[in-house]
Amino acid sequence: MKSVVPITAVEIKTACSQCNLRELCLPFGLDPREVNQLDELVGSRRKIKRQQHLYRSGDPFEAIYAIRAGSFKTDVILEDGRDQVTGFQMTGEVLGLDGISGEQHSCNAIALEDSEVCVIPFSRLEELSRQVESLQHQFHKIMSREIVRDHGVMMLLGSMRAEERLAAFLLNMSQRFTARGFSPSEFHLRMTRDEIGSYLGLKLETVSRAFSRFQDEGLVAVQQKHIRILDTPGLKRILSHHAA
Amino acid sequence: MKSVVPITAVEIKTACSQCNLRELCLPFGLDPREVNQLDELVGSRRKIKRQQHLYRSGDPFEAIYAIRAGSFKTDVILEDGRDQVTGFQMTGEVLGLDGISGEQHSCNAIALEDSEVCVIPFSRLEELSRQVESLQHQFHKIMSREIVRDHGVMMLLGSMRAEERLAAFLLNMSQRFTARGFSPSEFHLRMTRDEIGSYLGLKLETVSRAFSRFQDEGLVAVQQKHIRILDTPGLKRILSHHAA
DNA sequence: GGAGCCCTTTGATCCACATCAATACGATTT
DNA sequence: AAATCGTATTGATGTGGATCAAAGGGCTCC
Repeated sequence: MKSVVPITAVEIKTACSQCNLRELCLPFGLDPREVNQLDELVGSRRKIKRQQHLYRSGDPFEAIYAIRAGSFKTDVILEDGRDQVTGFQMTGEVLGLDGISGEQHSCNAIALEDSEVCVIPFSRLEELSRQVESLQHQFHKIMSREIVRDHGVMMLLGSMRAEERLAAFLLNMSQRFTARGFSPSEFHLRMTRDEIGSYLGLKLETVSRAFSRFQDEGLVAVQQKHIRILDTPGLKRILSHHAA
Repeated sequence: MKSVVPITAVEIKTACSQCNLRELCLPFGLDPREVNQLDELVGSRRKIKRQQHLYRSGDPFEAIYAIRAGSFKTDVILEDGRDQVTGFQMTGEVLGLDGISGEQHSCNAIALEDSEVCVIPFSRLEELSRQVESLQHQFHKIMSREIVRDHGVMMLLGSMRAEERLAAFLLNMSQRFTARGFSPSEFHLRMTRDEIGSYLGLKLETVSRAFSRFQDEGLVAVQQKHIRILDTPGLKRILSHHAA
């Protein structure tokens, strides 16, 4: 039985059961009672300032994180200094799954803007997901989705040309903003050209030139980080217009 | 002398509890009683001939597969015909995790040689892993390992040059053969130059040339698909020898 | 509100890998 | 043992994106 103990307003507002991201996040598919159980599990929240690390490669793995506000990038860094951005994460998405396998994180997670995450202690998540079938299943889906996403990135990096990569990136961003209730056609990128380039396996100059060419062709209006997509079918055409 | 209980020799030989791959596979970390429970779950086995599909993109997702013998590649194919090999899998490794998220497979799994897999019905795996903590945890580790592996491939595709990619590939293969009790320095590749190239984001000619250059430099002895690694530190040096 | 700095854009040149092409090799079939 | 076919090697040439370089914008932080 749960207590009658007074709960502060802040706690109520930040619980999964009250969170408007729950359709995108771990609670998806749970019934109200189950979401309440999840509420108890999500112990604390953490604010991360822009450019700060949520975790670093090598940090002991204890929790996964659900993004409540803001956005992140993850990257891997080689000894020789080369780095590769492995993903950009938005609200409702889960960070830290890389850490499960080796009991320590294997990449860095860095806030692209001032952000806030829900801390989900992993051993407790495993415990609860042994009891709550729908939670277990949703968690497995989230991990699997990450694998599928990664395969898409491999396809992009392994067999697309620069403009195709950028078109795919923009369409993906658009789709994710849409899922969060924002405009599909107008958004603000939180990452730099250099970070986009790293993610897409291109140099920042190449990214910039591709943006300019898209602009010249009337596909998008680019003003620094502010993007307006003017011709979604046109962007899709770039993706499929490949002479195999 | 065989058991008094009438169990066929085939069944005994193919159960997890008797399988010499169990340290590499799903049973890792389970105690004997728990492995027996897993035995019951792994209902059937399936033989797949060389070049045949274990599953195709779009197939309904019902099970994951543990490789008992042989090897596979997975690939994704775009509408325009371009394809990308997303991985090569060896004995003890698990296939099909991509299917969980969308309830259907999102890539193709094709046998590189005559192979055999254990069929693990997914809903029963979820059920059992709700009861067996160590199984749950091992399964999560396997999924996470796949994510980490994918990040490594992204690094490779996004920021390495051709020879670095091939060196990384060879070292990875060597390490995986070693883990299976084979020679670290001498092995037989089951995939073609074209498949290696697709995986590494290179054309087959580039792969072939890189092999030749490694041979000229005395790093490996290449005879078609038979590889002998002569200078492992040398290969590692190629990987780190990058002027950042 | 101004100084400084980071980020972005654009141009000129270079180079690693792709592409095109021909030959050689090896396994399988007959 | 010859014929066939998929696979691999090697050479010549082309090109997309990297690199080098410079200038222009727009934040951020005093």
